[in-house]
Amino acid sequence: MPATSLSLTPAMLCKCLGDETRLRAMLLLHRFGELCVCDLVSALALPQSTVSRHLAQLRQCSLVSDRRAGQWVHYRLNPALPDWAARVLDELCLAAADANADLMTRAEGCCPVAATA
Amino acid sequence: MPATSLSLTPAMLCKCLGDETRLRAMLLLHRFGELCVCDLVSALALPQSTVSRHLAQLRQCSLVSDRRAGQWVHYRLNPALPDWAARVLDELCLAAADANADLMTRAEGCCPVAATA
DNA sequence: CTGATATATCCGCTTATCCGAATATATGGA
DNA sequence: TCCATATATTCGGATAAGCGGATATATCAG
Repeated sequence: MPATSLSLTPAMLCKCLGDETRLRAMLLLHRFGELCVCDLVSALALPQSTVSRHLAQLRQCSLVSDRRAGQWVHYRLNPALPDWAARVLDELCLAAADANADLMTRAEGCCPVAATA
Repeated sequence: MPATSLSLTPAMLCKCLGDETRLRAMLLLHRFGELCVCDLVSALALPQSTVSRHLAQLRQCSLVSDRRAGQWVHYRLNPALPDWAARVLDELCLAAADANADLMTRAEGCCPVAATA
């Protein structure tokens, strides 16, 4: 069984999104649907260990889900997110879109596109 | 002129709400509309200086507005909040309501109710 | 002016958090 | 098996953030 029980609270969500890197990662996943770690590394322009660490936190809060495809691990917003959380993310991502337009231009393309599970 | 220009970004909002005390304060204000500092102090069960410091941060992000009435300063959610931010707060407060039911029972009543400005 | 109450700010301290190089683990191919 | 690539985790150090007592400011009453 997974260690992450699906009990996401508003406080947990806010704390996770309180870090700008994690917020940006969520933005990217919201925009592109699914990205592998190397995509996120290049889009965020941060060391791999930093990105991976933040992804681990997002995983721990069950904000994202991961799927391994060969060497690559693809992340996406957790499809089992509570409705309220999904709505909050929608609002935030929409509002943040223009302020992060540059971020969106440098994602996707590092690894072979895999069919959705 | 006020030091706080009304340019609230999703990152700023998330960072503010990332602290649990500030999130709770916002919960209380969302629920009760307007509260003075002493109400918040008693509801949050924290030292006055702590509460005041957090309120200052919320003010700086223009998440709340304050109104002095004699000795008391009444805080409320900033009515000029961008729509997206108001919607995010609505979602969060609704979702957090039951988990913070106890919090809601110990607010209001410390200072004379003043007519809305 | 003096004292009481309410709130804001200051300050040193403690703790949480983030960082990124180094290292460990997992996978695929030769 | 050995190597290359992708990702995760560890670890020590730097920084930010929160804490709350003490103090400053503001308002009101006498």
